[in-house]
Amino acid sequence: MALITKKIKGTEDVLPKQSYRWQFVEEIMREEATSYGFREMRTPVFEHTELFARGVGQTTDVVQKEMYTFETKGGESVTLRPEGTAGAARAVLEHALENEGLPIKASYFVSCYRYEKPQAGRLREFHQFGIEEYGTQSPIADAELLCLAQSVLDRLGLEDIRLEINSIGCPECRAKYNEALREYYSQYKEQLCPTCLTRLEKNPMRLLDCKSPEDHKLAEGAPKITDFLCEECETHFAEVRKYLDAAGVEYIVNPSIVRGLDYYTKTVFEFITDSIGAQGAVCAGGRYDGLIEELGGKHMPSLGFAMGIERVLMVMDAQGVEIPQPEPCSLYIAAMGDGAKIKAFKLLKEVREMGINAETDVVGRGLRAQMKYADKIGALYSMVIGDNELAENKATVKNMDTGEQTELALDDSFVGEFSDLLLSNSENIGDIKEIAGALTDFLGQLTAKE
RNA sequence: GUGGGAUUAGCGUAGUCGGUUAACGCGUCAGUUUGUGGCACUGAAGACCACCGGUUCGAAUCCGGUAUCCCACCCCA
Repeated sequence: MALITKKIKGTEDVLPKQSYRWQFVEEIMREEATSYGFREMRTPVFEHTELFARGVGQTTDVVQKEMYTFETKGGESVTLRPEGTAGAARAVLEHALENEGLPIKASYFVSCYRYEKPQAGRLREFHQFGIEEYGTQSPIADAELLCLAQSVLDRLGLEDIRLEINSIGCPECRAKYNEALREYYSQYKEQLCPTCLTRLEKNPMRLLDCKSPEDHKLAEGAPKITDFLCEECETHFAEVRKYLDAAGVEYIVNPSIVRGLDYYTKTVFEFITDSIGAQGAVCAGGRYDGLIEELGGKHMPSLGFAMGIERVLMVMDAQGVEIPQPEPCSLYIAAMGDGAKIKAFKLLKEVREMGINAETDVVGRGLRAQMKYADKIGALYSMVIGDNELAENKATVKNMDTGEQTELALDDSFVGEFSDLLLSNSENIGDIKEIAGALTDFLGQLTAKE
């Protein structure tokens, strides 16, 4: 087949067969965010370029070489969002959400765009679930955020994910620390790898997580950020850990965790897995107390995280986490002849109105081929309607698993009868009874209280 | 941006000391006396062998370039 084009490099299609996996993780993320009091917000895919330049930071790789920036017909420079925080912060400021009370709590699902070379776990278009909280400087918020991320990952069934946290302090402590790092590494200039030499100039903290063995050794003797934190930052970090301990969230303090986006302050963290290759950060975030001011707002300490949906799905895949399959077609009606087709069409509408998944032939296949199709789509029941059924006004529905046939009248009673049949043979009947039982108990307790 | 590996039907693969109609499995579609799926059988459709150029009488096969995919660096979710 000579296609005129293929998908753009670094992008992925989610096909009909696959979409239930996305829906499953998105549902859990939404539920968990809701239970912590976050409500979803949606912002545009593109923004004025300066938003990202200011928000994410001029010096970052993301802004300097990875943005999809273009000029509109009106001559303004716009950029496809490379991350979710800047747009969220912009919207919060623009709509003065602080007037609705603090903190402002929002969650989002976004597609992001970065012009990078694709590899395992890294795409040019990728998707994130994110949490944003504005207007709190309390360490409790930091700890709560981590609890939320942790419980999302737990509920998704991911294993062997470690939480690494660090504090990179406020701008004041960080400046002092960078100075100390420059001083330390300057002694070893000859030993540093070429990229680290540029890091020494641009972003000394990056020196700490260099993968080259020699540099790694040097990092061990380097000054630690924790020794440079001011009293406030140090107390904050200690409090965060105290609350994490109280909640039983396990973590390791990793002083070499640095974030590549300029807006981070104090708490930074990454949830890391080893099961999907080199790009193992499945969720990352932290505090960005200066961001809102940077964008022209009042001082408003804030924090948040982003979780990579593709990466989460990769981990689930790698670890063989089972995702519940979508409901199959419950009733397939094979119809032959015009009269029967019309009858089937009417019946299907009623069946579907009861919330039952149902299908019929829409490509004009013969009976045998229709049955094959019913089998292929995993239909639970099939039913044949032809002239005979029409004349007698009844038909047999066939359990595709057991082959068992049941005769049902093709009148107003059909939908009711069929749904009873479906229910009685449902594998989930046990679950339904259990839920009904729990519900009864719960209602009982409620009435007892009154 | 820098490296390494790969590229043959929808999917997974075979085919290279260059030689007539490029093979197999799965899948798709149709049929096996026309009213019943899974199994089996029969048949069909489906590939300018990623693209462009070169070497050669002759290229899926050798050479060069490009693209895409995979993996790693950088960086990040």
